[in-house]
Amino acid sequence: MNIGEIAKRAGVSRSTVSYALSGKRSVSEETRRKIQQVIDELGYRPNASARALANGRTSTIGLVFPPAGNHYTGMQLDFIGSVVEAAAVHDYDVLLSPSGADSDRSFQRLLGERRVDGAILMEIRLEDDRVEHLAELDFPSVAIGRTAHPENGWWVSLDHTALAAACVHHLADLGHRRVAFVNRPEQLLQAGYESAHRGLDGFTKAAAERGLTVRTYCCGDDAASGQACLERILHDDPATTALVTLNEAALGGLYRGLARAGRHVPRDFSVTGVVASRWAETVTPQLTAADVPAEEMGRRAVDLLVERIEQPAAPGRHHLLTPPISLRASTGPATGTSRPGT
Amino acid sequence: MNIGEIAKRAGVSRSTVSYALSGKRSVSEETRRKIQQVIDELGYRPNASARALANGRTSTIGLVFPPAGNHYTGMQLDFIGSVVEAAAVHDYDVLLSPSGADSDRSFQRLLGERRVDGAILMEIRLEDDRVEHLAELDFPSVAIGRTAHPENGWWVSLDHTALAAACVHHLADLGHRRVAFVNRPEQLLQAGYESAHRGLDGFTKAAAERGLTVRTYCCGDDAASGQACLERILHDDPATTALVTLNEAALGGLYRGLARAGRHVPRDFSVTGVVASRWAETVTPQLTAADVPAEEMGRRAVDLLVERIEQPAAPGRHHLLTPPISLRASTGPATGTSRPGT
DNA sequence: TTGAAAGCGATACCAG
DNA sequence: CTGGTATCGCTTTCAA
Repeated sequence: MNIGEIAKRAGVSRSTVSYALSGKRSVSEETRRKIQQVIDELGYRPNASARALANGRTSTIGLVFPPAGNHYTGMQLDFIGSVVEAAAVHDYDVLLSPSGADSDRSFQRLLGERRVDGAILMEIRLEDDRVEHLAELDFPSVAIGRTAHPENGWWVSLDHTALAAACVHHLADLGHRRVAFVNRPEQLLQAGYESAHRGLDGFTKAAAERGLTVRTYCCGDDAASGQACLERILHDDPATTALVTLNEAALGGLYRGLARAGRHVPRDFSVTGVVASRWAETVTPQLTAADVPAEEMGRRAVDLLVERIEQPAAPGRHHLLTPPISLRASTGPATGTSRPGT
Repeated sequence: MNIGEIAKRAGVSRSTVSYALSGKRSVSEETRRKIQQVIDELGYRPNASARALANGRTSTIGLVFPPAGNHYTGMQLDFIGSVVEAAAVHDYDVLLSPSGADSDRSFQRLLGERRVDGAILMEIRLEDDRVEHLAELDFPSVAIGRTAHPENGWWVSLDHTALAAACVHHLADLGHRRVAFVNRPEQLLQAGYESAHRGLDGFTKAAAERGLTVRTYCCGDDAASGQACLERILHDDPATTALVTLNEAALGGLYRGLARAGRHVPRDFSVTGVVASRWAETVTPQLTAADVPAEEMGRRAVDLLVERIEQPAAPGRHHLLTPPISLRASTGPATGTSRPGT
C-alpha cells in the first residue's frame, strides 16, 4: 500500500498525493478530498524508512543511558518516562540506547547509521567521550548533566554542588556536627560521574565552611549496600548524627540500618539528600530532600533538542536547576551533643 | 559518505561493497581487504533508513507501554531495562511507544509507518485492542501478560491467579483469618488490566477455599494512596491481620499506614504480595513476596519476538511463569485470634 | 494546480 | 568473483 497505489486510485500523480499530505504545495480542494478519501479507505500511512531516506530526517531521537548492569534507579526511570512523553508531544519517537561510552556498539549504530535526528545523553561524566564526540561532529544532542567544561554546550543539569551544600547547611543549622556523606557506587565515582563528583565537592566544601566533622562513603545502588554502608558509618564514628545521600537506591537500606542500630529518625539521626520526590515520599519518615525535578528536566531536554534539530548552528543553551529542599520528616535538631550557640 | 563513495575509492562496484559487508556472496580476499581499508579510513557505516527501505527490515523493535500519566512502577522500569539489554544482544534497537490503546498516535505510527520489525506490549488488558489488532495483521509481537483468550498467542506472563492464591495460602497457613487485598488503581481494574483481574480472582477464590473473611481494595500507584488505603482497611475491619498486594508503588505507603496505626510488621500484621525483588528488599521489614522475575521476562519476550520475526508463520509460543514466594520478613503467625487447628 | 522524473542510499537479481 | 541496474517508497525540482 504505497503512495503510488494511492495516486493511481485517486487518479492523480504521486507528487500530488505527497503534496496533499505535506501541504507544501497547494492542492485543489476537490483533489485533496478525493485523495483523502482513498487514504482513509485503504488506511494508508507513508513508510517511515522511505520518508527518512528521502528527506534526511527520521523523526526519532535517541535516549542514551548506561546499561543497567547494576540496576536502574528510580530517577532514571522518571527521566525516561518524561523524555518519551515530551518527545511524543513533538511527534518524535524515542530510541533507547544502552551506552555508557562512545565506543558502545549501540551508540555507534545510532550515530553512524543515522538512526536518529538527535540524542539525549544521561549519566554524564566530567570527561565524557560521548559528549565530546557529538560536539565534534556537531551532532544535535543535549546532555542531562554537564561535563567539566560545559560552557557553550547544550544541557540541562542539576547544580549538585549547590544541592549537596544546601543539605549540609540544613543539617548544620539544626546543630549537627558529625555528618556522613553517602555517594553513588565507587565504580561510578571513579568513572567520573559528574553528579557524584560535584555532589561530593559541594558537601566537602560546605562542611569545611561550617566546621563539621565528616566522613564520606561510596555505596552500591541497592538496599543491601545501603544497610552495610550505614553499619560502617556508625562503626567508624558512632557519634555521627546525620547523613546526606545522593544514592536513591540505597535509601531503604540506610533506613533499615538505622532502625537496626536503634537510631530513630529524626529523633536520634537525621537523613537528607538529593532524591526524586516520589521516592522521597515512599520511605518512612518521608525524606527531607532536594527533590530532583525529573519530569521538568526531561521535558526541557527534549525542548532544547528539538529546537537544536530544527535550527542547527544556534548557540548553546542550557538550564542549571537548583530545586529547594522540601522539608518533610527525616531531619530534626541534633541531640546528645552540645549545641553550638545560636 | 555513502556506499558509492566507498566503491569508487576501492575501485570496485557498489554491489561488491555491499556483498563484502553482508557476506552474502563470496568476495576475493584481496578486494575485501581493500574495501575494508577504505571503510576504516572513512569510518563508513551503511545508512539505516536506506537499508531498511531496501530490505524491508528496520532492526528495531517497539516497546509499547501506557503513558506515565499516573507514574511508572518499578516493575515497568525493570522490564524496560531488561528488554533493551536483551534486544542489544540480538543487535536490535528499541523504540519506545507510550500507547495504552490501539488508537494512540504513537502506536499507529509504529505500525502504519513500519518503524519496527516487531513489538513487545506491556500492561495487557483482558480484552486488548492492541493485541487483537496486531494478531489480525499477523504483525510479529509478543505480549508481556496475556489476554482473556491467550491460547495460541505469543506471550510471556506471570500466573497472577496462582500467585495471589499462593499468597493467600501462605497467610492462611500462618493462621490469618481476616485478610485484605490491595489491588492496582480502580481505573486500571475497570480498564481490564489482566494482572489486576486475575490477581483479584486468584485471591478471592483461594480465600473462599480457606474460608477467610476478606475485603478487597483498589489503590493508587503511590505512597500517599497506600497509606490512605491502609487506613481504610483498618477502619472497615480493625480485626484485619494481613494483606496481599499487587501494588508495588503503594507498598511504602502501606507500611507507613501500618506504623501509624501502631501495628508492628510482622508481629501484629502480615504483608505479602507480588513485587519485583529489588523493591521487596527496599522496605523494612523486607517483604515476603512472589518475586516478579522482570529480567527473565524481558529477556524471554525479546527472544520470542526475534524468533517470530525471523521465522514468521511459526505457531504461537509462550511462557507462563509462577515464581515461588520468597520468604523474607514481613509475614508471621496470626496473633490475637483463635488459631484454627492444624 | 498538476505531472514527470531525478534523487535519497542501500540490496539483490541478472549477466558475464 | 565481479559489475550493471532495477527496486524499495517517498520528496522535491523542473516543466507545463
